Amino acid sequence: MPNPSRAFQVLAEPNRRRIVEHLRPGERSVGTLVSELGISQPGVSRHLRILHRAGFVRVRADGQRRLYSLRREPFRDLEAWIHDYQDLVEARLDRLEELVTSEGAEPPKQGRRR
Amino acid sequence: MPNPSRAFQVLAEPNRRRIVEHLRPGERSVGTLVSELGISQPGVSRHLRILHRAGFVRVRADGQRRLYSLRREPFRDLEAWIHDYQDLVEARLDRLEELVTSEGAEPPKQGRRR
DNA sequence: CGTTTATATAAACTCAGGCTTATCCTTCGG
DNA sequence: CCGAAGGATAAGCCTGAGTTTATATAAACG
Repeated sequence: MPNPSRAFQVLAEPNRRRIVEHLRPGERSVGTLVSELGISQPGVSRHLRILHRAGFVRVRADGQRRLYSLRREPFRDLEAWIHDYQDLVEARLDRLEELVTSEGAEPPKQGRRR
Repeated sequence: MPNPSRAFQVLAEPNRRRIVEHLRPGERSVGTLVSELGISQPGVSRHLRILHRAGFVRVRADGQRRLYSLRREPFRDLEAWIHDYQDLVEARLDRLEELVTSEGAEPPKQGRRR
């Protein structure tokens, strides 16, 4: 329940995050998103369905078109989950590692201790 | 760079989130995680590498074992990204849709406009 | 009604990424 | 030194999920 599994999976898809970002200003029709994002229409529809099932968007019918807009709830849940990781006891640890962490290259290989 | 793409992708993996949750209390060796989570040792190592590359964890050598612990930065970034979605102009919209949204069934189908 | 527009759905293909198995490297214990 | 423990890495397999292409549904329009 407080499990954001679905949410992370849904937002892991780049095009879905793009859709979400394009919905932030307000509701959009499928066709609008298609031309704005350059994704195929079936692609947009499928992504919207996934977003809808996960509760990220609502739909509203307007004639033959469907207007999608964002919901807030899943974002709240996500933020709640993440918030629990803000109080980690790191500190100077980060400082130290920033001096050593060179990403991918560990030349010195300094093993010490014990 | 304030782009949480990588972060979402990394946390989309269920076992990686489990690892993260098991690291929350404090640092753990690879072997500890293996027995706690029931994931194969190569699996844990690979997930940890991915988490490391994405900045979620740091490593510390202790003899022949490696102690992993959480970093806070990526969580901060994530929270920042999500936070921008908290001010959506929804309101009674949610109320309404909760009455209608029956998942898959759209009975009324009221078309209007243009 | 017939056609066009807007969207959804289905089927087939493709590929990234996770899992398994096997092997290597390093460190510790005698 | 030698063997074993702790991890990392590589190779190959396999499934999930996204894309494409084609078609179905539904509403607007004449």
